[in-house]
Amino acid sequence: MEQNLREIFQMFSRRFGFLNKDCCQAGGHNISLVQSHILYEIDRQHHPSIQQVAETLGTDITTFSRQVQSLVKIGLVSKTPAPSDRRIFILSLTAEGKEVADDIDKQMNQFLECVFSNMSQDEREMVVQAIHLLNRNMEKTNKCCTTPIG
Amino acid sequence: MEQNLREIFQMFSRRFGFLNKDCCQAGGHNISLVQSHILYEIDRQHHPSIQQVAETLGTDITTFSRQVQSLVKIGLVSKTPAPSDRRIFILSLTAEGKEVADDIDKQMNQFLECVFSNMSQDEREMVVQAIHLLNRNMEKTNKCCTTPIG
DNA sequence: GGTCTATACTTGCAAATTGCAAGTAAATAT
DNA sequence: ATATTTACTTGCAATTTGCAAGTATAGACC
Repeated sequence: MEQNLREIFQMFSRRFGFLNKDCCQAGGHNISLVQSHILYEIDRQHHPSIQQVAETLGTDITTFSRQVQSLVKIGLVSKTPAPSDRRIFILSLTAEGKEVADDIDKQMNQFLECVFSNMSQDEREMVVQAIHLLNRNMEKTNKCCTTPIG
Repeated sequence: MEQNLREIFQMFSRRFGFLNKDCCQAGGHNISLVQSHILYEIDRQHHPSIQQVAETLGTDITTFSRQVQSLVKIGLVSKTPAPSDRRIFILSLTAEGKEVADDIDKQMNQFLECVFSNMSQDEREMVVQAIHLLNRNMEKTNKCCTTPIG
C-alpha cells in the first residue's frame, strides 16, 4: 500500500491539472494555465502584492512581473502602488478579470460536482475530510524531512 | 462546503506540484520537472511508445519528441523501434535513468510518509481510500459535464 | 504489384516563457 | 547624509512551446 502512495497522488494531481488546463477558455478570453492560476490567487488573496502572489505560485519574481504586465495589458488585472509603501504594487482583478476568474471557477466546480455526484453523501464527506487532513499535514510537514527548497 | 471544493483541491495539487519540483535533483542529475514526469511514466508503463507517454502527460507530440531526444542525449532514456511496427519507438529507462527515477520516487515517498506519520492509522486509510475514490470517479467522469478537450 | 491513405515520429521555424544579472526607485538603517 | 535593503522592472540569452510541413513505415484498395 505504501508503495502506491505516490502513484495515486500523482494520478489525482495530473487529472486535476488537466482540468485546470481545460478551464482556460472563459468569458471570451483564452488565457494560459499560468494566467489562470494568477487570476485565481489574486481573487483569493486579499489585495496581494506582486511578491506575495509570485511566492504563492512558486514563480520567479522577474517572470511573474512580466506575467502580470501581460494580464494588465489584456485588461484582466490592475496594479496599484500601495499607499503605505510605494515600492509595492497591489494587484486586483478588473471587472472583466473577475468575470473570467468566476467563469473558470464555475467550470471547475461544475466538473467537481459532477465527480462528486457519483458518490454517496458519506463518501463525499470522507473525501473532503481527507483532503483537508492532507493539506493540514502537508503544511505542517513543510520543514520536516529534507526540504531542498533552500 | 461545496464552494470550497476547488480551493482545497487546488491547494493540495499545488503543494504536490511543489514536491515534484523539489525532487528533481537525483542521482547526480538535475533534471527538469517535465523530464521527471517523463521518467516516471516510462517507468510505470510497460514499454510505452512515444505517443502513449505524450498522451498520458498531455504534451504535444512534437514537443514531446524533442524532450525524449534530450533525455536520450543525457543517457537516461533509450528509444528502440518496435519489431512489429518500425514507425513506433518503444521507450525505456537506461540503468542510469532507472536509478534517477528510483531516487526521485524515494524522495517523494519519504516526504509522503512524513506527511502520513502525523496521522492515525484510521486517518491514513481514509486518505488512501478517498484518493482512490476520487481517481475512480474522475476517470469515469472524463466525458460527463462539458469536456472542452475537443 | 502499385497507388493512396493513415499513422508514428521528426524537423523548421517563430512565438512565448523562463531566469539570471543588472537596473531603478522607494524605504530603512546608521 | 549616506549606505543598505527591499520591491519591482528590464536586458539579454537559453529553453520550451506548438503549428506546419516533412520523412518513413504500415495497411487499404484495386
